[in-house]
Amino acid sequence: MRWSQYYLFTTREVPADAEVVSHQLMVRAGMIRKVAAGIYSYLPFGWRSIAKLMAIVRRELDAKGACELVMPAISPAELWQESGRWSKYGKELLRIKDRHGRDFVFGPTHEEVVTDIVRHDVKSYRQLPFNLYQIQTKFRDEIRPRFGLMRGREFLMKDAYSFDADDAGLDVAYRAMHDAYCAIFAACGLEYTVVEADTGAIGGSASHEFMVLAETGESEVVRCPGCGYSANVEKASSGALPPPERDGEPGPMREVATPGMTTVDEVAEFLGVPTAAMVKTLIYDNEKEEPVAVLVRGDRAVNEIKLANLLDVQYPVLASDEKVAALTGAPVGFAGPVGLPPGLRVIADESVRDLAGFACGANKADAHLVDVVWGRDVEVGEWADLLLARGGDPCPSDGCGGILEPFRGIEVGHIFKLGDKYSRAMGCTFLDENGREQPMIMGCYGLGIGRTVAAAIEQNHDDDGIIWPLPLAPFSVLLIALNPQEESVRRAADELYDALRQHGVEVFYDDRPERPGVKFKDADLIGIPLRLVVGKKSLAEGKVELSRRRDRQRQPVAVADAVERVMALLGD
RNA sequence: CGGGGCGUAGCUCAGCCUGGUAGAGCGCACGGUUCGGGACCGUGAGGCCGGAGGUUCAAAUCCUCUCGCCCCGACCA
Repeated sequence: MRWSQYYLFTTREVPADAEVVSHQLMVRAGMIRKVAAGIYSYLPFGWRSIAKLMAIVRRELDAKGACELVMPAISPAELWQESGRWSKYGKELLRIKDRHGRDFVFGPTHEEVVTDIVRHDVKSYRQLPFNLYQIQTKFRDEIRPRFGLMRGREFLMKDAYSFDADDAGLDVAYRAMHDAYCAIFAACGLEYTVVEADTGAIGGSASHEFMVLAETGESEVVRCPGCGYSANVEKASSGALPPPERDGEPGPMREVATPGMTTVDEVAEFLGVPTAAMVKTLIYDNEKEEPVAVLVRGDRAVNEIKLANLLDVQYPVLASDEKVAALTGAPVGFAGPVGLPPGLRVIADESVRDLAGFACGANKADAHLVDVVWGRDVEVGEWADLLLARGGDPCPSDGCGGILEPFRGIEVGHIFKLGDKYSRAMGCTFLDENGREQPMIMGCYGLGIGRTVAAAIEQNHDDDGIIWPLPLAPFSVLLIALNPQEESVRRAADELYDALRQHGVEVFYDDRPERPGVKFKDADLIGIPLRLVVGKKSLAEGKVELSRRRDRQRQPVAVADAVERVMALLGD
């Protein structure tokens, strides 16, 4: 491809709305253009990279026997009502009406549609198993789209769905997709890790995320260097937290005046105890209006996703000031486990179990209790893991003894064991060998296409621009005619261009009448792995210059040997 | 959803406080000199100052309302 004929326009200015480096570089390198918040056009240069990734994805999924299809982006509300997600998915689900006023959704994922297809076709265990996948534009109406392709509202996703007769079959399918993902991310030259994850709105039993390690990642992950346990903090557990040391045995429970002190920090400082020796009592409400009191150690936070899963609700939220006052009899800031109304469900996180003689609110304005002891002063009927894990916590694995380390990652893939959640709700069943009707056992497997390309840039760039890993590079070789107005340069470059193409090399030919400085800067910015420069001076000695974007090692090469040398480097 | 910021030339921004002829750099066009790391000189094109109301003799500038974009928060008892 000749640059002079190609649609690629780079820019020197950093776009004002681009926060992270991958977004900045994708805009500057003419790969994407924003159309609206979280909605982008893929320009030709960017699309080539996307296409490269899609080809890798297809290759690896096909190798596992998965079958590609394409489902509509728009699907009718009925399917979503059938699965229950019409009411459960929330505001991220973009709902639209057609001219007749009928409800549709712009699909954020396709469990309903694929299940609908399969239930029409498949009736017998003899037809199972199989795996259907597509690469398609999705829409999720994110609260806050950001970081370019990293968190768009409209985005390209590969989604696959496996159908099996039983759990054992699902395990095999799940493993196959896990392995395919590893192959895909490895082929992209990405440094990634697999972590345990929450299943979120998709639902199901088990789930893993594929994380590309990056400072700018939006996901927080903890990992144990000892046993390798790793999990998204949305899901992660911690081992038992060591309780803070205290002097002597707690005395009898007593009330202390704490005028105007509504935060743990204020009270802890006033009492002269560590925040870890306090119990925080949070009143959570939810869409069912069934408030609960959650007890967590004073220095820690509640994992609201764990809470939502435990309560089987969608939106746990801190209760309004009025509700807190009505339930605890005190203004916000003075709630505690002692003396809560009997009708209020109280759930204690494991982090407070080992506290002896802790401090907490007195359910009374301007007062806290100290030296509270479980069993003696107050009983808790319900214990659960509701802790938001963080780096420095003990590893939850039995007998491991390691300390969790925190890191950040970009979630590029997410695989789920769905089980029969959708097949049961939607009547996607088959007859087993005994003639009994059974719901199919499903898995689903998502992979963010644009996000993976963005992640690759996030991991592969320098101050001057992108450094494409070869498998994702829009082109393999950038051929630069440094002084195309020189007849000899132009002719030599043209010949190299033809020769490289004849050898099947994807070559991008900078034949523009630009100054050398501009061409070099652009070359660095767009980051094509191999650079072949034809310049007047070296050509006079029968040489061209070959270099790699990554290490910038330049080497003069005889014109006659250039193609061969390029082929050799591409083969590495 | 809450808080904050920003909408002025294709891009990055100044001008607004203190109302009075619309600006810079980059980019673009033309001419000349340059030509291996984003050249230089000259000439030029390009803007309903996001939109709608209002105040005023006069509004990019002050007021109100809207729309768009961006950032932060939604970790709290």
